[in-house]
Amino acid sequence: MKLATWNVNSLAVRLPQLLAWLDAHRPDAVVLQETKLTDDKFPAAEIEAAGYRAQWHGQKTYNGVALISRSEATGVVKNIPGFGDEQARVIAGTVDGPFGRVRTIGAYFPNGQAPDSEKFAYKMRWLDALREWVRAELAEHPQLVLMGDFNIAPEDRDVYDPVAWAGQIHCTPEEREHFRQFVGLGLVDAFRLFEQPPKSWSWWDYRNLAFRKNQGLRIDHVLVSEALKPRVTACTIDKAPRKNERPSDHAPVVVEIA
DNA sequence: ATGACGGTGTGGCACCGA
Repeated sequence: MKLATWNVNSLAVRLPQLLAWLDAHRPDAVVLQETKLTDDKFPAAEIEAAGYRAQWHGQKTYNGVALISRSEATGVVKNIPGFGDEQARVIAGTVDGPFGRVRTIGAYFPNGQAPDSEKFAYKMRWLDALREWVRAELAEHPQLVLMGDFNIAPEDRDVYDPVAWAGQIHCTPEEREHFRQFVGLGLVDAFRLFEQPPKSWSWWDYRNLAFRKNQGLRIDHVLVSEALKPRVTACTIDKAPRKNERPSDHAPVVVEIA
């Protein structure tokens, strides 16, 4: 089965690209971040016409997440239970796979702005809450995938200029420690299960010709549970949509599980 | 180099993202 995560940076703008991508790749499920749509504006009809079911959790202007799947998702959860959050950042559901149902969690992690900011403190609280909820989800659903825009570059090799980015947002020791704690729950970074081209990024700034110069960060991730790890056959970043006219600044990350 | 680029909501720009 094929699963993917994609920060679309406005689903209103990127819907045609999403539909084309679904058509080309026929994934079993995709989680979206930064839909930037209130729930009444979600393009459910267009996505259903493409042969997919959808679950969504949106808000105005910022954030907004969705879970698109070929099978109907069950046990849908929006945001982190017990963590009061004004911001729509999490959607989870259970989807069909050839080896049983797979718990699929899509998340748009807070950016954090700067290490000394209130937004960074929120990011830390949010990460604590997500980790503890994912711990409980794993106990209930051994076949689990946590994917999304983590806004964390786990290691220096995930950063085009690690010297310039040292200690900066996405690269702080605190954020990287949080990433390791997710791994400590019994999850694995699917991308690093395989040999990958050096300088593999999932995000490139819109500015400074960053994509053309391949100056980016790997901040979008797919973490799979130990039960799924032996089944993972590939994990790739699809740079093709970043070459579209009016692209998202993020590329989809795709995992294949057999 | 604190700006660029792009999206949103607003209103002729400000804010935010990463």
